[in-house]
Amino acid sequence: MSEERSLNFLEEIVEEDMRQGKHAGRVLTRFPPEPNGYLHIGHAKSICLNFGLAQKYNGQTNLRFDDTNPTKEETEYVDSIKADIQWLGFEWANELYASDYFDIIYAFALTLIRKGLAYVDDSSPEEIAAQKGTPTEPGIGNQYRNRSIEENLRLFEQMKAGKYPDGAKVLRAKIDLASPVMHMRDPIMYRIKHAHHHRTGDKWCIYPMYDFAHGQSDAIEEITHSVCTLEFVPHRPLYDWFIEQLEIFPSKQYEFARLNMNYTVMSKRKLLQLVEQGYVEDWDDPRMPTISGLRRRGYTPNSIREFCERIGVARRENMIDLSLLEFCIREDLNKTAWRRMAVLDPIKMIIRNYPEDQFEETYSENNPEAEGGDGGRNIPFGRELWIERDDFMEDPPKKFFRLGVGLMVRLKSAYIVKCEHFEKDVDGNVTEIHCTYFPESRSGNDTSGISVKGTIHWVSVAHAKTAEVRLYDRLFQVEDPSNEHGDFKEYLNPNSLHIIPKAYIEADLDHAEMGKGYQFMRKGYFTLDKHSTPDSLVFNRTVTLKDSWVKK
RNA sequence: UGCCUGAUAGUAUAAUGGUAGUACGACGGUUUUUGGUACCGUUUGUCUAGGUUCGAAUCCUGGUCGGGCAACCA
Repeated sequence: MSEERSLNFLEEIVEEDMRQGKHAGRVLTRFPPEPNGYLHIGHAKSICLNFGLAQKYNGQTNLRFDDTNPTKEETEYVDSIKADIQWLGFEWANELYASDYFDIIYAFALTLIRKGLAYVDDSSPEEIAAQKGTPTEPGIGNQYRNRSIEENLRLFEQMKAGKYPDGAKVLRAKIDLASPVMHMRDPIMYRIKHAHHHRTGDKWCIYPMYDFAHGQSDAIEEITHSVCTLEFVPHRPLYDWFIEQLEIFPSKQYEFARLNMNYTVMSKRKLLQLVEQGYVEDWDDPRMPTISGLRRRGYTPNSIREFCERIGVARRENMIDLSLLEFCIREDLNKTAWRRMAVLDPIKMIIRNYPEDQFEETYSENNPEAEGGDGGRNIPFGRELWIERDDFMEDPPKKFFRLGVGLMVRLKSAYIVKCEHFEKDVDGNVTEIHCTYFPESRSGNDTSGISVKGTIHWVSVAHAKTAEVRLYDRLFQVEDPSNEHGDFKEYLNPNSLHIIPKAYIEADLDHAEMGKGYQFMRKGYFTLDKHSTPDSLVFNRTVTLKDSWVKK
């Protein structure tokens, strides 16, 4: 039953390692976010990859916060990251922090200094940049490069002791200023930052750089496969160099292409701008590609995991169609979401031959896709109904299977009606549609012999509840906003949010549960917004239904 | 013009020297009390030029095009 699926390149690496008996077949990965923002769908790819890879080979995954830059990191982000990973359905083996290793990493630095492989440099950032050269010209050394081991030891200890202000000195690896690889030109290992750290408080005033923290943390945890995105490829020689010189656990770094998706942006920097400058409500605005935004929008963990599975893993740059994400959530919700009726843009229908004060109940199953319909509910029906404005046309075209004078449709789970007449106001807007119904066409025991092409949804005027409904569209008008001229924010879609203050919904939706998806028949999938209250319901549209009817 | 990377339908992703396949999209059809779902079908592809080979998407050489690298960010 298990279809033979081909391995992605990382699975092949792991299997090859196992074949060779590396690490005795042990697999330990890690997911290493910096707690400086909220996780987005691109992180979901990395999470599914790291946790999935370990799971597949009976290994484990550590959650490690890469918190080496105290000025950008906050506990709020730590909490949201943990919540998002758990929501996605993954469990980490250990919750760890790079900052937990500051003492060890400091000792590592001393080791390198003693080996003559690191030195304290008093140059300014500008001087260091200038001395680094360019990709085509080699860099040059300075007088600090030849300091004695003793002097370096003393100065570095004084850096740690807080003797110098920010920027006065750095600790650099002594490698090769002429290396064709820019990252090997004596990279900075430690900088001075008199800043409060979200975990270590004021204990430290020097902090290791990424390159002297990440691989070291991997080694300390004995990570077997350190998987990251392609932009870290140039760092790999350095990653290996530090590990080799330090003679610590030989973790290996592997890189894959990060997720890009059209009609959105995926960098924390840009997402932060949208939040801070008020273009969206917050990190969890349902238009955001963040995990929390998708969750609020109504995406399920299952759909996101499925999406990550389908996009695959490779080293080639990619741009994934938003339509694939939408396919995944529709596929999931179609199987599970209860169907309900809701009229978003109402117009009144009057059934002339249905008695004025008469009502009846009609039964409808919750989900035709599920076994036994997943139960059902009764829906009140009467003479006056709300129907969707665009289910009626004054001059219907040839294949319009809805209402127009003389046309017939079935009211879902109820009767077939025929449109006899309509009324307009002075501005020419249609205000009422008058129909007659066929009593013998009742859903379930239709003996009318009439067959109609269209079925429309409706809500009884006398019983309808109301709700605010928020419709979302793509955040940007162009496929790749970051690649356009000028500021990416110029390409925001002005119609990404459309609020319907008062939609008429089936009374049963009173019992809608937070976190559950509902299909508003023929309209899409919806879910309760976090700001919804029993007295004033608010629904977010997760995604529309696929619509293959093209208007001419 | 230094170093590192990559190139297979519109978008992704397989084929590991032996029939270029799958998914999403698009288009068309069947079924349907959701113009949904399901099912069926159609469409379009190995960047280029040479070479090795009985045989190349795959190996070799040269080109072309794309991405990345010069933060006291990660």
